[in-house]
Amino acid sequence: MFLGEYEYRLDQKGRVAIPPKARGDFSDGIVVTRGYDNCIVAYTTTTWDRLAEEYASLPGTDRGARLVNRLVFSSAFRLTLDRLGRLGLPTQLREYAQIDEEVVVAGVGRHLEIWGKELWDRERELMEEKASEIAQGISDGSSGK
Amino acid sequence: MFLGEYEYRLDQKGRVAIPPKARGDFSDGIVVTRGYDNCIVAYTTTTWDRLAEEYASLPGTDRGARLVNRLVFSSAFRLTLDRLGRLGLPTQLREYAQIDEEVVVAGVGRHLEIWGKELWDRERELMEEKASEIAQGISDGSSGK
DNA sequence: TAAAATGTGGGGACTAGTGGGGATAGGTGG
DNA sequence: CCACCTATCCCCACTAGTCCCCACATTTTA
Repeated sequence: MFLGEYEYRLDQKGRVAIPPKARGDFSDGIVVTRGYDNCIVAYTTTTWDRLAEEYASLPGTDRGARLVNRLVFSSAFRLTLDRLGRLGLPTQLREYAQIDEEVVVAGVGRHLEIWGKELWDRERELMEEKASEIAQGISDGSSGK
Repeated sequence: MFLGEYEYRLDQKGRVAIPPKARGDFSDGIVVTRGYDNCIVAYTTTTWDRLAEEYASLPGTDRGARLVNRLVFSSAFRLTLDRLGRLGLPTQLREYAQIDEEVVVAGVGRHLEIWGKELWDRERELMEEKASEIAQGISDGSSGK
């Protein structure tokens, strides 16, 4: 499970570090693609394969399904981390996420998200505004132990 | 079940002691995250896993669900206690809880809470003021849950 | 009172973050 | 078709922060 929030700096060659704890999960590759809300999403290869299967199984006769398929697969890149645990971001994705220099890498359970800092800060404000109403739907792990 | 209130001092390296009685529960890790009212919450790994499951099952197509997931998972850190039962607090959480040097660790049933002392004292005043009226809304354990 | 355990501080090894150099493959223009 | 340029990739180096270990002194417990 991916957790935590990490700030990094994109170097002059467009590379970003991946949090050390997460590197092991990407030892056999990493799949990055466009996520919702102008962020970049990174999956492990196994998670990606499962997702890809789901998408691919959508009916090709459906216009919406075709659109989703094109978007998902055409903007996905299967990459590897370099020996120091860094990832070279494809230009398309960097532009999509409006990443300049300051980068935030966030663990979101099943996947990682890569954000430009400005957008992340804005997103975090939204989170905090929503926090109270969000809270009401969630119990305190009270179902047992 | 976590009980009691303990005062500790954050050392120069940002570490805080965990009450000895609670250490056994965290032998296989501890998950700390942002709590309400500017405190830090610490869960056992099993309690956290149960919580995380609830969140992770929310639909990724819903904007609100995405906000929730980002807040919950990106604020959480899975850590371990060092051999002396101390915990290194991530900088983001320390700032969020406004922890300078004096720290209060409080047992709150299923989880621990970590507070900066100033905020804790203020919170305690509130507790005492509100205690009587709050109490009236709660029956004497007869309501289950 | 003696012994064990706990809170606090510090030192050293290691890892991680960042920057840069050189080789190579691909794309472009002549 | 060739030459040049560019972008990418792989390598290494330096610095700073982090983690782990140990030591001491005070407190708690038997």
